[in-house]
Amino acid sequence: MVMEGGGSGNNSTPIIDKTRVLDVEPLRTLVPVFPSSSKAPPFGPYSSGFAPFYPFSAPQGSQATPDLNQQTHTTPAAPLRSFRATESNGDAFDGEYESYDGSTGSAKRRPKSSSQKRARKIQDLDFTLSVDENNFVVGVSLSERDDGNREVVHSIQMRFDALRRRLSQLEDAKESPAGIIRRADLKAGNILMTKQVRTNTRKRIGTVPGVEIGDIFFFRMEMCLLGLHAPSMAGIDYMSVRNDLEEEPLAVSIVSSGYYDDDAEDKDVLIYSGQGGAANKDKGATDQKLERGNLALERSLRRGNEVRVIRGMKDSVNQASKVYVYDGLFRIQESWVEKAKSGCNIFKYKLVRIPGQPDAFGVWKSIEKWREGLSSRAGLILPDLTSGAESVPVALVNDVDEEKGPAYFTYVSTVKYSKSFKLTQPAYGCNCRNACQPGNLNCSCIRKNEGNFPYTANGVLVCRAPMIHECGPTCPCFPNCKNRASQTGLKARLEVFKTKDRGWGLRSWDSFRAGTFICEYAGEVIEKVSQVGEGEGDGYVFDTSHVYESFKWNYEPGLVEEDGSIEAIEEPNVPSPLVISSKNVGNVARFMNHSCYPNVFWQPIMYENNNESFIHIAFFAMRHIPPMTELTFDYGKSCSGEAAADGGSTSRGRRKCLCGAPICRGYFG
DNA sequence: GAGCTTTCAATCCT
DNA sequence: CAGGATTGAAAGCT
Repeated sequence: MVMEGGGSGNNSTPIIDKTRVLDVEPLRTLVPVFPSSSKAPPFGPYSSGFAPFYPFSAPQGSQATPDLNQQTHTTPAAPLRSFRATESNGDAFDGEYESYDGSTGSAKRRPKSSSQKRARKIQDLDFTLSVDENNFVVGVSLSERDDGNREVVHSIQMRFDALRRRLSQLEDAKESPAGIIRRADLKAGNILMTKQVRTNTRKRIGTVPGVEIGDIFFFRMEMCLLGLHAPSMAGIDYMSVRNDLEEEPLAVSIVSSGYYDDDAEDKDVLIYSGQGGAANKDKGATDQKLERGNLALERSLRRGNEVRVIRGMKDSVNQASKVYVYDGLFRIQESWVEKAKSGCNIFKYKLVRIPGQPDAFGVWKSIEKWREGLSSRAGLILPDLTSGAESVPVALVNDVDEEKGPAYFTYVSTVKYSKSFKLTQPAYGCNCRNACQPGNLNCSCIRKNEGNFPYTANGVLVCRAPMIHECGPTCPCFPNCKNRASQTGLKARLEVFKTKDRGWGLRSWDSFRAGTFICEYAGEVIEKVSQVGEGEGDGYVFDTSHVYESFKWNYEPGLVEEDGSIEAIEEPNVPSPLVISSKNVGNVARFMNHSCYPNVFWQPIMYENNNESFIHIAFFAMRHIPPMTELTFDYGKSCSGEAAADGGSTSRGRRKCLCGAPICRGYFG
């Protein structure tokens, strides 16, 4: 292990970590330089106006720049009333909407004129929230509805969660304790189901296109929408299949989530209980019958068809909720009848995982072991590279080669502003006691966020915004106020690991649901890129003045608010360019690699400290991220011609991108 | 095809 | 905080 101090001259900062490093050539490059946009790197087939997630044509580049000072005075959101999602008339959308043509990148989100002529239809009048037929765009073509692909699956999953978060936000803001939107997951699911924003509707045995082994879900409705497992509650999904002259039911997927007494200890074997009977405890336990799902499983045993297995378990971060992992294809090996404790008969099915599939549940099992003790962790170099600077350890591992660690740096958990750096923002906090309450428009911090509390009750970011305003150290509310989500330090067990071909990277033992705060970008705020010292141009700088690929993350416009025709801007906007160097001083964020199809995005967050407002760059999960998945964000590209002229450095500039995404732009930085 | 039934949800409440 | 009560949505069935 290489522990050697020094090297860096800045002894003024306490040296927390001394992982001295060897020959690490950091992969990221920063700074500069496309002389002109015309020389921008070649774009993939999707790039013209295609946001990787779903076909919204979001404004690109020069976003209307709202004046942040004025923004704090904007009127709060309209008062909220009630909501109901059900859509009575199912007048078909088939044919009414042009399908999205991914190959040209043209996003056609407008209905054809025939439907435009139709009077704007608002569902129930006692709601503020409703479906606006003219502004809602399905965005899923007829063929994509039958058979999905990765993009469509991600798009639908993200749209579902964006809507669910928004509905939760509205629910949180209600004064009445028993809200109208009780189940935001079901409401969001119901809206998208009704609108045919779903895929893989045709039931099938085996793989579901676009859904990959290891994908995770936090609600059963997500799996309904994606066609992975159709029933909203039942554990066994089956379909009728013609066999010779008759039809028989065959199981296509099962969810094992602990409600019954399954045996799910082995990652390759699952003992699954049949449905019915013993479940009905109130009616007195009865024998399970060989019907419905049980019959289908029995027939699938005979037929030997593949059955998808989804394993549900407690979320390690949020013990109250559940996470579902798609564990791939299994085959039913045998079945039997067992006497349950209640004395009645239940069916048991032994499912065996088909070999050769990537680990999914197995990864979770391994992580469980690592939590108990790191001795089982292969390639471990350091148990905690922060040396206690964070409340959770960050492991350093390398199981691909002999390199012993990244180049030396000092670990800090937050961004450091130099004294000379001043923002002209007026600084004032709220006057809330205890914790700021969603819906309380007397809270000035909430008013700064357009009246919306930025986070849901379980701490997930609801929407992106040009700027998020959190409560700061001088706000009188308690430190556990939910409007400080980005200030609580690391919560997940992260690890820095050696990638195969992109230097060091960052990943997590814990899964993230979309919108979860992961970490901020810590480092030293520098005034100009030119201040980056010699040798620092090779990486480790975050620069808000880069041009970032635009993408849509927030909930559907035209779907929730009645006046949803106005699509709120969600692209980040900072009053003046912010450049943070993590070369010498930084946190885990400095290890996050670039991807053209990232799973993490950055969001500027402002809060006050000592009568000054400071901006922090916070990273949030773009979509659900399974454990041990590399975390990546879009580095954007430098567009400054001056930077190119400056020094004429040839060593700087764009870097060849190795992200491997289908929509890879080829270069970044 | 409306209505009923079943169902390894999810959340609230105690 | 575990567990019971409550409210639920989809799809198969009748």
